[in-house]
Amino acid sequence: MAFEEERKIFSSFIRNKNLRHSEQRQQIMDVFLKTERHLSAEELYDIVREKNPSIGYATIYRTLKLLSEAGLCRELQADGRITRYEHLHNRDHHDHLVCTECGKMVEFEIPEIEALQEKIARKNGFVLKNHRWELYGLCSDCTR
Amino acid sequence: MAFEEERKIFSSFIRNKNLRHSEQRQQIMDVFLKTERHLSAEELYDIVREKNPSIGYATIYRTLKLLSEAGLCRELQADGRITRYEHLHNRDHHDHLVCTECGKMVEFEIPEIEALQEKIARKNGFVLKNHRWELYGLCSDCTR
DNA sequence: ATGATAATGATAATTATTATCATTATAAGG
DNA sequence: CCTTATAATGATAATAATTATCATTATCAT
Repeated sequence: MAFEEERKIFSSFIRNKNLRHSEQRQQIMDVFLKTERHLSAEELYDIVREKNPSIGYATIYRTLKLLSEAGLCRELQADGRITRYEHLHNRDHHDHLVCTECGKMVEFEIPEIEALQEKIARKNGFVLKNHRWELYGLCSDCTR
Repeated sequence: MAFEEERKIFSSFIRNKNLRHSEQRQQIMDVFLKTERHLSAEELYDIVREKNPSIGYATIYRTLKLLSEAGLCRELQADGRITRYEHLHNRDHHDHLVCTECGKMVEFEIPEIEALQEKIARKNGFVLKNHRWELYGLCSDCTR
């Protein structure tokens, strides 16, 4: 099944918080890790229920929250209302370029930006925890 | 009452779209422009209703949408669920540093970032239209 | 002044997410 | 292996922000 490392991280996270293991969480986590694109809670729910039709929405949301806390996933507020989730472990930090017409999403990395952000935060007396940098525009398909 | 320039921009925007002037929209716009902080739709609704208690929520949302289209206001998705709006006209472009504990928000400007963003977009075949750059952390009051 | 239609306000509908709670499952200790 | 405390689940109600609907009113070009 792979994802051994992620499983270990999640297991020790669960143990540290005095929580318990569950089959449903494992299934949700497996689907989440296996799927490379950014998923909404609803999409994840649909895919997971193909394997296990008895899983409910609440468990999807609860598990996504735990995965986020464990550092295995990141919430994205791409368009507006709906939250999407992406893998975080074993990935260099990256940001997003989104087409406002077709929704196409490109990831990019600018390593220097990290230091700049730290500097801005520090100058204002903040301890940086997180950030969001999203560029919106029209992709090549949508400009012609 | 000032804000002559903004009024002019909005008037010609309305005219160009073959829409009509309305007293309510003018009141909402005046309050919006007069208030310096980032407002949510609810906050704007409350303030506007002190002057005109008959204005409804729908008109607030409709007017904010028009102001955005006219380039006079920008939508911010600061925390998560709730949208806030800020002035856009006659302001240098700026981004936000937000305290995840108390909600305090600091604006900052990094002029060089604009060119970098353009470059990233162009390299990926995108025409840049907009962006969002938000840093999250703990402010000095919330770290001690 | 009039007529076409844009704008309004009250409220229902929608959408994403969270809370509630009775039932079930987990795992530590005897 | 059995018991037991309690975490986890799933169904569903609740919430919260925003949008749609629609009858009534207001605007403005003629």
